[in-house]
Amino acid sequence: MGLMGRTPPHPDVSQFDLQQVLEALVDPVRRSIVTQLDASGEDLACGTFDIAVSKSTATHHFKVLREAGLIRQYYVGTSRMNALRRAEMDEAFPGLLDALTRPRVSLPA
Amino acid sequence: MGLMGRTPPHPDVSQFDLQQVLEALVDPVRRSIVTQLDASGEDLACGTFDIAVSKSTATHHFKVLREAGLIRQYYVGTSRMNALRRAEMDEAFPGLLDALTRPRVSLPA
DNA sequence: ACAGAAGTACGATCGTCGTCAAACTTCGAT
DNA sequence: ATCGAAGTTTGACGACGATCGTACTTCTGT
Repeated sequence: MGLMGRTPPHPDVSQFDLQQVLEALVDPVRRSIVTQLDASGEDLACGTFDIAVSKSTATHHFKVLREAGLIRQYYVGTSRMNALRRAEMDEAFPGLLDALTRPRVSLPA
Repeated sequence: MGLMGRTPPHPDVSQFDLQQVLEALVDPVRRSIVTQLDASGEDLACGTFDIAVSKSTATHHFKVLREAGLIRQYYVGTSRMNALRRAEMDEAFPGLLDALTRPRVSLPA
């Protein structure tokens, strides 16, 4: 019954704020996290992401993403799982995640 | 034939960079400029925007937007006109400007 | 030619943010 | 019960960026 077992606070869709979401997504590391989540299609533990920062920095990034509403976090054992809140983001800001997770297409000549 | 008359450098669509575009759009003042341009549907002089910053700061913001490819700038007399590069942005990052300029819809109960 | 309007260029300041290391907590497995 | 794996917390540091005032440039109108 440790404190760690308690799920951290998550904002409701009605509280999503565009400014906050953009500030979360402007960082390349955080955008990479979102992209990896979107591509995998499943929930991922913090440690499984391919990001080149220390653990404490990673914790910080996940917190920013969670507080912006982009991910939902819950514990499984000692692992913290991360789920992309796709549907809710799409409801709040239609097309935004689509535009940001779509890989850049090479332009025709 | 003053130097001021020469148009400043504008990136080509093929050089648009998502990171740079996001860094440009994450600032509320700059996003407001883009929104006002999009809403008005016509080119606007720097001085006609409704932004609460000094002239020198405004110059800085327009420069960031131009270098990211979001606006095209040209002189008309002493006024610097700003045009939203809508089509080119849509080509490079489909749906992005749509998602950011669409006013937030109130959520149903 | 001169004054004013519209921006630009240049420093300087100041706050915020991404980063890390170190110490700590929690949980699972042995 | 102990150890290691997985994250968290805290504090510090460094870089970057938004802001401003001042001085400067360019063009327009008179």
